[in-house]
Amino acid sequence: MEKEKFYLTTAIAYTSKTPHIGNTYEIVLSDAVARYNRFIGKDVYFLTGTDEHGQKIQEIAEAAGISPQQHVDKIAGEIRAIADMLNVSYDGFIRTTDDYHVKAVQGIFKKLYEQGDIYKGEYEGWYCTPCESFWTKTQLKDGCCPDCGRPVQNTKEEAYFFKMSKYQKQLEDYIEQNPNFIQPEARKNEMLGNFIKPGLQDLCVSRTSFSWGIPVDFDEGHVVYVWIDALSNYITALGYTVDEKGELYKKYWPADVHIIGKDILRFHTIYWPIMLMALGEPLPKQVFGHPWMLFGEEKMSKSRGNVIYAEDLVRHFGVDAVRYYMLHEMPFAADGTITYETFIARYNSDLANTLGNLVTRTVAMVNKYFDGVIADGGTGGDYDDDLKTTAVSAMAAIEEKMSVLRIADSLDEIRKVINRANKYIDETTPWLLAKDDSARARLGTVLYNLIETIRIIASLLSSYMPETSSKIAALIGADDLSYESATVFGVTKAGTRVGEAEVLFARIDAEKKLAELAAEMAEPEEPEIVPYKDNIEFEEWEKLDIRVGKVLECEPVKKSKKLLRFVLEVGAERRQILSGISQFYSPAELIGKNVVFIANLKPRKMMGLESCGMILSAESDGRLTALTTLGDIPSGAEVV
RNA sequence: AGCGGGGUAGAGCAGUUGGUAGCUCGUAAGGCUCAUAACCUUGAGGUCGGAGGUUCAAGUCCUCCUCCCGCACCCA
Repeated sequence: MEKEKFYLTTAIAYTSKTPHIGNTYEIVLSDAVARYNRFIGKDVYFLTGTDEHGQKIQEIAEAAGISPQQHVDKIAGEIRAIADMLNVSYDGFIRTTDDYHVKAVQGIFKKLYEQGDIYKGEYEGWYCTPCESFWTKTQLKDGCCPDCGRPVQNTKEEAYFFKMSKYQKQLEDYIEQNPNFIQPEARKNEMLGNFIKPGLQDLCVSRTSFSWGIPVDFDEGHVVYVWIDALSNYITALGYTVDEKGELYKKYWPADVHIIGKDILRFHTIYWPIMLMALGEPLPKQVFGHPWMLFGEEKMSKSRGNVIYAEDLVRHFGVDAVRYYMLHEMPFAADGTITYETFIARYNSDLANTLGNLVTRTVAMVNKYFDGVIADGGTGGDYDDDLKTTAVSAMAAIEEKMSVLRIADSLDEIRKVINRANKYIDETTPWLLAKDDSARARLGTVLYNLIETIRIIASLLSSYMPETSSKIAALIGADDLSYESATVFGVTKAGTRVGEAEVLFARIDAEKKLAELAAEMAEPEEPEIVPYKDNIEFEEWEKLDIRVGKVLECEPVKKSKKLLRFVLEVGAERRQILSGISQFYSPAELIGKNVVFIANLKPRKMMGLESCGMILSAESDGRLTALTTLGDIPSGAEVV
């Protein structure tokens, strides 16, 4: 019988900078799913790769004085090395700069253009200068800017557009008829409610403002929008082109699941399906938007000193400990956290104490009591049945959890078996049996049962902690870790030799290790600053009108995450300015303070309120500090 | 009233179609010694965000309030 196929993908990693552990989570999660599906007998194709085009990459490379290609070669290499280090069992690794991908994307773009799904527009930008925004004709209110009501200017810029709206109904139907298409459930509502139902806008799918991308081959100067480029990877990697669908494509498409971060769900559940509908290809069965891994309460960032890299974790704790933490500690839908403290706590309790110690103590006893030879399991006794049932039935429970991507729960099912085995040792007290010659056969069976249970554990663990799984197998002389063997008790043959008792996961002295880590992190990082801008003339500087204002009122803008609304005293004037610093200040601490602001910046509306000027802040890696004057000075004073 | 998801033991989380709460870690006491001061048992600890309501019976349904989070418009 032919094996059922299973195609899964991760998002391709953006090659702007070295990924941290949060970015790495996705590929480990996916790997567990891939390995698991292979384990249960499916024909799996697991794709990952790197996303290497875009303006940001071009800018970073330029700042570093190297070519974009040199930059992405370096980062893509790092990303692949991380995947390899973590034992990720990908079948394909695609880079969007790969030749075949570039050609295939050009073909896709051209086909969509020729069949009219993509059309060349003059970016009929109706531009509102005060608001600095483009509007489409339909968005205008009485021919004026819908935000501020001022007249708009018709600006033209050539660009290609994708007729999203054409497929809106079809997409909506698909989502509703396939309730599991978007996972977790809550995300589905977001997509439907925020984007699809209000009406899809045509998507601008080409750029002319930078060159690091896939050229539109029939129109020089245009580059394919990065998302069209990136999303296509899922099919181009399988050899899809518009002219010839490759063998892999015929076999594996549509994807069984795209595993991606929750932030890019919109691209995968709207743009991507619509692209496929336009190409006449089937849609993926499921898109799973996983949560984020945070450091404590915060997002990881270099300047906060809370970035954790996979490499460091692996160096200190080992690959499988890292995999275990990621797979077990991340909730299904909500963001999870990692800190060194929680990592070590988990490591000690689950891996060192429970799993590692079980294996060690069992093997030690086989060595001690039977010179390393496993006896036969024929002398039954109390507690045997419960142990066997627990071990043999775990697989079914895991299958249930894994079928809905509940990885953490699956690991808990394995833990149940491990706990049961530890308890069995206590119940059967092998050390007492060892003192009683007449109990020798029973002792042999007790140890046999333990070895069998451990063999099943090793089998069950193979999807999640492959290295540990094979280590255990080698230790107990097991050569069959198959799916089938995981549900059968009595596979090990009497007479099999075990190895020397070995510590799988050495217990970690938390205090000592944390001190070690702290010392390591204290090493100064070379400060990186944003590159300087080009010089300007004195007259240009003179155009700016920068003033001091005193904060009279300050309050959060309702519903806004970032904005604070200020009323400044500027001489006799009262001026309202919005500033996006609410994450860094509570309003009370700013009232009465002097701030520095640009007075002659054109007013602009945000969140329904008008902002007349701009309060100056200094920024470092996303953190803002408002500027003020060292000494007190009357408001309205000019900054010169 | 933009859409949606949540507030359950010190911490992190489960709780199906309503019948007075579970898991993991931590913690206390006891047991054991094969083992990595590991393992096993037992216990303490919750008025299930607040207030009403439906019901013989409500974390579990309804209403209102409150707080948190995600998504969308928003860091000039």
